[in-house]
Amino acid sequence: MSQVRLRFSPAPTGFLHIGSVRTALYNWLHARHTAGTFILRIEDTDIARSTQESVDQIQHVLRWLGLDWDDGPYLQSTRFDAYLAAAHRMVEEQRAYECYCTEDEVRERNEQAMRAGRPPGYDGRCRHLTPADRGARVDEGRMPSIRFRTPDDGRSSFTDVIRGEVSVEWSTISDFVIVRSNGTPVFFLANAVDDLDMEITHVLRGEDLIDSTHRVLALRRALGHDDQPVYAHMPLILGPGGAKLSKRHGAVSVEEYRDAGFLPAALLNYLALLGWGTEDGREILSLEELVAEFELERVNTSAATFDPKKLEWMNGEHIRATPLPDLVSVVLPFARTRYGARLDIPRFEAAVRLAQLRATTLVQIADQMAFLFTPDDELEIDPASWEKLTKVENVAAILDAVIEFVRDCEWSDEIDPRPAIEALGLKPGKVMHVLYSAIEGRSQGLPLFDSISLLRRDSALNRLRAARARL
RNA sequence: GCCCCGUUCGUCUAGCGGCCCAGGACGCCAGGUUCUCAUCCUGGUAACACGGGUUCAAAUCCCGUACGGGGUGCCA
Repeated sequence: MSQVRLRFSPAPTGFLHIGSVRTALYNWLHARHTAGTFILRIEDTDIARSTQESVDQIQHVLRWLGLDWDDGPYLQSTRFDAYLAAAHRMVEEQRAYECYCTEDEVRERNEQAMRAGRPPGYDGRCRHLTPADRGARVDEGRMPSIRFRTPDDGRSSFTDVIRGEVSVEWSTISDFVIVRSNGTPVFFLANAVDDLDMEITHVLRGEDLIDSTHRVLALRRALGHDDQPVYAHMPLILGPGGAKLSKRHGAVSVEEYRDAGFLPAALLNYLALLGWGTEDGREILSLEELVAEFELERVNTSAATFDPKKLEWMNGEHIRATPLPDLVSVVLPFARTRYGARLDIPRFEAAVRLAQLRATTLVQIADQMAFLFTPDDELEIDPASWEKLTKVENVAAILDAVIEFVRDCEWSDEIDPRPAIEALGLKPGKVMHVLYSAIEGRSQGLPLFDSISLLRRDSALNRLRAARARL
């Protein structure tokens, strides 16, 4: 059994799209599942569009997610020599040739062909230039690109693990550029050379790259390698309505989900299920369980629509499954930015436990317990809740009775003021929202009895009295 | 235009010829538990794109059509 080697090879041209994250995840899962090697390779051959910021960000995000790599990151921009050497070898062997057509000329001809109803594609006019022809073009000031000579007939085919045989007529694929006229290599070339040099055994990537596979395979053959890595083209992730997933559908970058209070485990769990499922139908899976269960052969063929609602539900499930100490430490940063200096760790932990059961994001947890750390005189009662409060019959009497109760009762972990309300001949259930509003600032939230206890007597009384005075 | 890939409830999916008048999950709706909200529990809603084959038997195999997506770049 040869070692399994996979790579995640993003282009550093912006933030890491959620679809790319799933590609990274599947590669990582398969590497871990097979005890193989996971390599990070940055495909920055397009120097103009690549940024160092993006290179850093990719690594940062992968680390946050827990998708660690065994090798790399390799930057293709540092390996141009290898790609160029391969290209020149192909020129010598007449598998590629120098093309003196400019980018504009080629585009213009393509547009013409389209208008005339003919298929676009390079017409091969530089295929058979003589040394004299080339000299003449150089004299015109033209710089050559290098084009790969694609076969003129026959078919190209490869076996895709999740789709089976994929093949295409070579006649529909025209000669393509592998080295730009500015001397830099193009994706196809760098990709083929690197996969060979890094001895990549499995290539998992998006379905959008399925057609490019034939070209990369042709380059490999031209480089003397008839063997093929295992290919698996995974379905694309779509936005609501089946359109391309983009910003207008909400968050598409990992950072946005992180800042909205999503756990890496939940995000990865959800992404794993977009295009793949376990045999037994289990859906809530830890990263370790995903590694154990993941099978390439079970990946789906059809595109999946991203559903933020299900992600949120799943995040809630993961929040509930997180051990309290761990949850406390991940909620902490959110709490710090909201009510930083006022934090009181023991109460904070107690409150996280209460909120753990009822939140779907870490932000919600922090928000729900914020009232505990707000100074009494800064607590604002939300207008709708206040209005609801004022409409309650006997609200003044209720508050008076509860104030007296809280003042005199024996203190414990749960202060249940219902007896005070019942003593007035009222049903507590109907008017409890009054107390929620006075204590927590809105008519619903963390359980009241625990909250009063956590707040402590003085603070609870301050708030109840403030509400009473405001009536 | 041409080429490639795809099509099961609103959404994610199970299903790889009989176990399926299609199962699970999210969502939604209705009940129940509860100090509010939420969690949780119970029940309900809802799908094999269409048309031809093949077969004793098709969601599953084959061929068309429709629809969707991708490619057709000196982007990746």
